[in-house]
Amino acid sequence: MDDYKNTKVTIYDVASEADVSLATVSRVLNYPEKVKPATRERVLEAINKLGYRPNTIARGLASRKSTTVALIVPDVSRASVAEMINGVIDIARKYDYTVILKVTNSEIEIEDDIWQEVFAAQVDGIIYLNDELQERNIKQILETTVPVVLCNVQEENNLVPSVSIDYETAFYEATKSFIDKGKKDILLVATRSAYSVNALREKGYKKAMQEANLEPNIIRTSGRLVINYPFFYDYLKTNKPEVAIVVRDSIAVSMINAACDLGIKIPDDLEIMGFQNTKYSKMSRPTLTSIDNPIYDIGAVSMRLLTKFMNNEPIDNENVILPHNILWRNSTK
Amino acid sequence: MDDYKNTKVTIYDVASEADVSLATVSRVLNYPEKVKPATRERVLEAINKLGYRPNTIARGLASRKSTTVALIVPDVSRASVAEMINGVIDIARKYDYTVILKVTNSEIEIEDDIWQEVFAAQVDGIIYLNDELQERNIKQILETTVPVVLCNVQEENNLVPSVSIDYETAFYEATKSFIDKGKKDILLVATRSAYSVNALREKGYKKAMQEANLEPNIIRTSGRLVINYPFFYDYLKTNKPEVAIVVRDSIAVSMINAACDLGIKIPDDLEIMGFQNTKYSKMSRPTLTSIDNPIYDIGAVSMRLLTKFMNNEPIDNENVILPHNILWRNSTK
DNA sequence: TTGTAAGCGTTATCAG
DNA sequence: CTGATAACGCTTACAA
Repeated sequence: MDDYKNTKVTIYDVASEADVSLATVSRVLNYPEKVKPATRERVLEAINKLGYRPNTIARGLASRKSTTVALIVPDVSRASVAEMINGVIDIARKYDYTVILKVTNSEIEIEDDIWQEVFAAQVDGIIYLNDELQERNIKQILETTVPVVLCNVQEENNLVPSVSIDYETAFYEATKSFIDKGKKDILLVATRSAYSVNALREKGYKKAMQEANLEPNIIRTSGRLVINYPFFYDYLKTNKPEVAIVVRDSIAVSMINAACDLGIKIPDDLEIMGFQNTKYSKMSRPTLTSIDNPIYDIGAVSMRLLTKFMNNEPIDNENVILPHNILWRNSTK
Repeated sequence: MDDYKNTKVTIYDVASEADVSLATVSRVLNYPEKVKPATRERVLEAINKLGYRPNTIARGLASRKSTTVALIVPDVSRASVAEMINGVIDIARKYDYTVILKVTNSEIEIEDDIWQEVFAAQVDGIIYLNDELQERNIKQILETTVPVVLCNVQEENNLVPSVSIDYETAFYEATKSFIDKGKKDILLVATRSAYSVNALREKGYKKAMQEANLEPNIIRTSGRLVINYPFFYDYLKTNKPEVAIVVRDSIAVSMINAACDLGIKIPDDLEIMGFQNTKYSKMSRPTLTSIDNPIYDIGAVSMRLLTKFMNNEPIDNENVILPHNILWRNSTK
């Protein structure tokens, strides 16, 4: 292939080079079986020779499909989010979709703008990755004609296609595993927002506690590192739970650090369990027990599901649940 | 604004609603000053009433500008990469650019494809974020007619616009700071690839060592967590450096953990310094001394620089150097 | 200040 | 199996 890379060659150039009409060139690109092998060869050669690449934009306009999906996330620097993005992008590449990345910074106005933008951009589908789904988001999504897949969240009534783990069961099981070991004073450390996934996590936790006639005890913290450490440091000065189940690994590590700095022995005085088995859990000392879930796969499967919607493939299950399991490490006994 | 959101309204609809020609509608969108306030008002109302949003694709085709940039990264799950992406995206939003995210997974064939794809997609600019820039990449970039900004890397001869810190000086200073404290056995822990940024880091380190008549000692490891820990565990069993300067925080944390598990006291027996001051450095125990650089800003400034190229604004400095400084924490004395 | 009309580079519907 | 030709929804001369 010669290096015509930067001199925009159009479908006309290819057509005249191959001595066919532009329609034929378009056909070999989109329906190769509809053109005679001999001419197909000729066209392919011309394409190769000229280094032709169809203009994605023109193609999008004419076909009314952009082969583009929007990936809407709250913040890419969260370890779990980043890993899911990797999953989404890998599969998107496999199916030849371009992905537009939009980050909301969890700000409502930005998010509203983003929804407008992605519609204007004619995206063929949307992956909404956000474990803090709110009422207004659901409404937004339900109004939409473009297919949307929720990634890492589940809408309570399964009104929207989604891929996630079974949060309620995961936290139920985690809590129960400590109860079965005879623990009574089990704390759930959640984040501020009491929406969707958080609600499910709390539900699972409470269920296990109530079944054992234990008093649920939930505290909420911010997701921010600089806030968490002092928060836990203060909290642990006066509170001595036996067990803490924490909704995010990074937050759990802050708690470990605060505890250690206070001379609280982990896991002897306090057992800590994190969630999502990110890099942090392996890097902390003691290593962090964590509820493992297939983060990369959650992203990947979301994107795969979305392709099915975009291509009108049959879909057997709109709400995919992926497996989870507890990885016991040194922050627990 | 009524909720016409999903019934595609075109510029024609607005035109007839406002009783003007489509050209006028287009003008109020692109050159509002060129249309009489009264009619402008009328058009704006119509736009509002119908909930019109110009079709980005059609606009792109007609104007031959996509207001889209490609952000090419090796892997989004690296903490520093993720933070830079945040920077890029925030500024892109500010200047109304859409960003397409492409990840190479550091695989050459994927990367080649990606370059083709982004040209076909008619992107207006490219941010290439990769601290392992190679010869072939530079060649690729130099051939390109679309503006490219290197993010977090510098091309040796400053042939390509870039935003980064002064790697050589940073590592020179870091090394020297230990030499000044009387240390002699100072190890540099680099990654495998000996390209660009790595070369600069090693250069700075070597310069400081040689000025002090000390023998440089460089080891190279992979970037992968599962590999690093055993690697360091083995290494530290037989080698006892006084100081280790490590090119990535996450790798430094693995080293800290291996050392601790071997009973090596940090910082008394071994001082460790990381690089980039990511979340890891605050979360590790002991906390990690690190060369701080403005990761978010590197992304943000890259994107800003790119907008200047795309809009033909005057550019005073094509190779922006951002400041760095050493944050001393508990992994050093 | 506004309207007319010619593209932009494809896809898709017809005939042939 | 192939070729004309009309969209696709907008921007942008050029005219009025």
